[in-house]
Amino acid sequence: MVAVVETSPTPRRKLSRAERRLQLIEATISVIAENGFARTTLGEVAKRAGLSHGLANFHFESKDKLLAATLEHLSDEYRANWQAALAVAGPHPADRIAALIEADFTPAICTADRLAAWCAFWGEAQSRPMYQDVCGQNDEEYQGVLEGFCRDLLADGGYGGDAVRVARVLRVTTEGVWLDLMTLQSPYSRDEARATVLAAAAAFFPRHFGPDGRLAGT
Amino acid sequence: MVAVVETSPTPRRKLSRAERRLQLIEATISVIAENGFARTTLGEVAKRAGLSHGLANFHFESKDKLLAATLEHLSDEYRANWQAALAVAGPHPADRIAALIEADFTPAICTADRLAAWCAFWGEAQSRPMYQDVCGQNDEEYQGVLEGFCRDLLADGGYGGDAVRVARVLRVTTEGVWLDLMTLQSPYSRDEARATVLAAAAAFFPRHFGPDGRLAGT
Amino acid sequence: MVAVVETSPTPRRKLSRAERRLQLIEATISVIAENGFARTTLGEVAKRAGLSHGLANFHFESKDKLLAATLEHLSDEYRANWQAALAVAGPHPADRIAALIEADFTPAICTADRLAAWCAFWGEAQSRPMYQDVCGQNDEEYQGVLEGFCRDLLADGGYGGDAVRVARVLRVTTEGVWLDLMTLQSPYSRDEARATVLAAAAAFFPRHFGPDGRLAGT
Amino acid sequence: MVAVVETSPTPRRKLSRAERRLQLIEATISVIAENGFARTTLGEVAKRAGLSHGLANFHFESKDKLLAATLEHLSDEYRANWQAALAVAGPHPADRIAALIEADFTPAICTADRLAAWCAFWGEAQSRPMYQDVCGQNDEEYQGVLEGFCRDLLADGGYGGDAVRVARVLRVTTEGVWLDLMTLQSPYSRDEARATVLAAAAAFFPRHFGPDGRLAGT
DNA sequence: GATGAATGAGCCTTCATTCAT
DNA sequence: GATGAATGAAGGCTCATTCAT
Repeated sequence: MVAVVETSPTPRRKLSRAERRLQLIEATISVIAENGFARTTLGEVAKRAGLSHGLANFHFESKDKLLAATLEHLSDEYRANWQAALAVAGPHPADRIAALIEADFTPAICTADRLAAWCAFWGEAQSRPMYQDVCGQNDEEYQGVLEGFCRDLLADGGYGGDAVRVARVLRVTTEGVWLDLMTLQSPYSRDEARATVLAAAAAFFPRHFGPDGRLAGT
Repeated sequence: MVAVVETSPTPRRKLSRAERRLQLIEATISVIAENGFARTTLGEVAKRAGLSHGLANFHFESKDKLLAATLEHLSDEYRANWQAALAVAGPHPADRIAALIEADFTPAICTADRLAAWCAFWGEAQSRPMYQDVCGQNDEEYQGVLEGFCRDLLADGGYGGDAVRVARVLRVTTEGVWLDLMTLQSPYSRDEARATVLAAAAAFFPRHFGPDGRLAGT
Repeated sequence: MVAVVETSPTPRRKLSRAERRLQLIEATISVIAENGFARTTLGEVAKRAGLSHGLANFHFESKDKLLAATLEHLSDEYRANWQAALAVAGPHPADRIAALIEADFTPAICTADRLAAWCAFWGEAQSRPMYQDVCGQNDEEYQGVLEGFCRDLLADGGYGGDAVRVARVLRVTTEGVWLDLMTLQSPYSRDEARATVLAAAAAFFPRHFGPDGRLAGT
Repeated sequence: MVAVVETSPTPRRKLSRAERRLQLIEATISVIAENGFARTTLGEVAKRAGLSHGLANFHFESKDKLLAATLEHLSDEYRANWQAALAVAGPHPADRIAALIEADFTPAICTADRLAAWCAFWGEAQSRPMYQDVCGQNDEEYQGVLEGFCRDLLADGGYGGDAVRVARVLRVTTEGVWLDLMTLQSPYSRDEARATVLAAAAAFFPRHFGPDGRLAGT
């Protein structure tokens, strides 16, 4: 997507700050996905973006700031995606839960590069405050919203059970299948991944979710 | 544990290869947990093991080999743990599933250090063949065993549903709550983590699992 | 002083070349004084001058040229200062020597910034031809003038001795107390510094200089 | 002096920590003298020592620490030199002052390299606390000792005057002629430099110092 | 076996300089 | 004139690896 810019005949072309930053962030995601966090270097990022390495430090002040900006980009993108999905979803809690699950497997979000980058950031989250600083609030917001829908649906006709745990299972199952897609030798398809999360939803909400997703007519 | 060795009457006693290797592996887990994968250095590992700088390369041929050995240690330990749990579990599929879940939260396995190390390895799994080489078989075996129990239990009186997906939900939910324990700012307790996995089991197998775990009398 | 320029009704008024150069030179003195020679960068100079990054290279061709111009400015300023002092001093050699000493401690010349910059240039003088190229002639002229006065005064009634060495002691004593003001943890005052040089003069010329400076009535 | 070590056929030869540190410090003095402070790099230091650049960071933790150690070496060496000179000097204050002056021009101390290094450190002293931290105490001790001798001598038969200022003139004159030796295009000889300081001593203590130094028979 | 000095590749970062706008 | 994006050389530092002792 950014390559269009780079195919211009003048390499020394100047772009706006925002464009260059985005270009470098996308390159960072790509390098993290391919090389892993530990072997992501500014040089590789710059090379992949077709830029000089000095530019990364010009637009971001340091490697850490670039990584934080990349994670922030991913987090904001993820949040915008599920919020957009909710905006067009039906009002019924089951519709909204279905929309959230579906959103997690949108092709634009559920890319091999982005999944790999997410996993890499998770792997480093333990030892760096960065992850919490950047994603903590968004993650909590997502969990809270999902909990609300689960609570409504459990009240409607669920088996009882704790909305917090139900929402947590749904959320971490999504993360878990993402991890599978990254770590398994022969991973299953994205459709199968979504079907797995929907199977969990169907177990908790059998009156609203069937094996193929949201049941109509409720 | 290392101090014991060092305070032994013969201060510079030559430890056996196996002992030294284990000592270094434990130190590696500790350093990965604290510093993350990207900032795990041989020097830090050696220092934490109370050994000299060059010794890590003496006992393992390279840093990569040390990391692989560490992962292998974790994987073998994990496998031995759930197999031991199965050995003393009852014959009913629900008992065996309960034993597998319980095993994942054994204090000896579900340590902060070990969880952090697992997450770090997952984060690098994408870009290094190491993870698959070392853990692939064990992971598949676990999934296969769990699938078998789920298939039996679904046949007994479950709601139908795909045993593969059910087993997968249970497995990735465990991984997911482990990730939560590592990445959340204020993580919940290990008991709550286990309860979350049991809530998933109860959703799939309501006749055999209640909110507090395995239902007696079946 | 620069702020005046910037707050002028026409904010982006084009300053003349000379004004911009002077603005950059003053900023350079300030940065050298604060950061030392080794950590004086064009970026810092430009920032302190309130100008854009690339402007220093526009007005001066290179960093070296800027530094040379800064040193030249200091040297010319110093020379103009003692020559102005001589212009209003009495005709007696003792008066002229007293005027030279006094000139070295004029508040306008003997500033913390300027002293620090001089010391920094001296420290680099050894390894760069710049210092000699810029200051050599002025320094020799000063030494020659001072030598002449000393020769006259020694002939008048001194203890004999070599005028060259006497003049040299007076000159390097000034430099030395300047260095003290820069390097001592709790430096003495500028008045004490001047009194120290006058003490040297009094030692060589006891009939013309007392502990408080030039003796009247000769 | 260290070159002897380097001419050994085995370059990978191991030396004790102290020897290597000294070797690197001597190389640092040499590079500072030749290139100036601003262009002294670890690479150049290592090259001059015939070692790899990584070794400098191994023995000293950083460039700053290496520079501080170098300054400390110079300062200790200087102090040891004048203290050794006092140890063999006569008891008369004039003898002791003469010994201090003479010590400052000992061939082993008054080397071109060492003088240049001193000047470079002075030039940076203003902007780094290092100089004060390392040399402050030694400098004060020297000044104090010299002041004591001057006080005694002034009491004996000097012209009156302030011992503090007299001692200061003698000390800074030495520093000043050192600076001259570094900064003048055609510097005078070391003998002329010493004679200049002795001329100052003769001015303050005409009964004890003549144009050629300490007068016998007092 | 064990130690730690030594090496050198590679990384992040700074910065003088260039140049399109 | 003026700005600031862009480049690339160079420096400090880390660290895996080797190896003499």
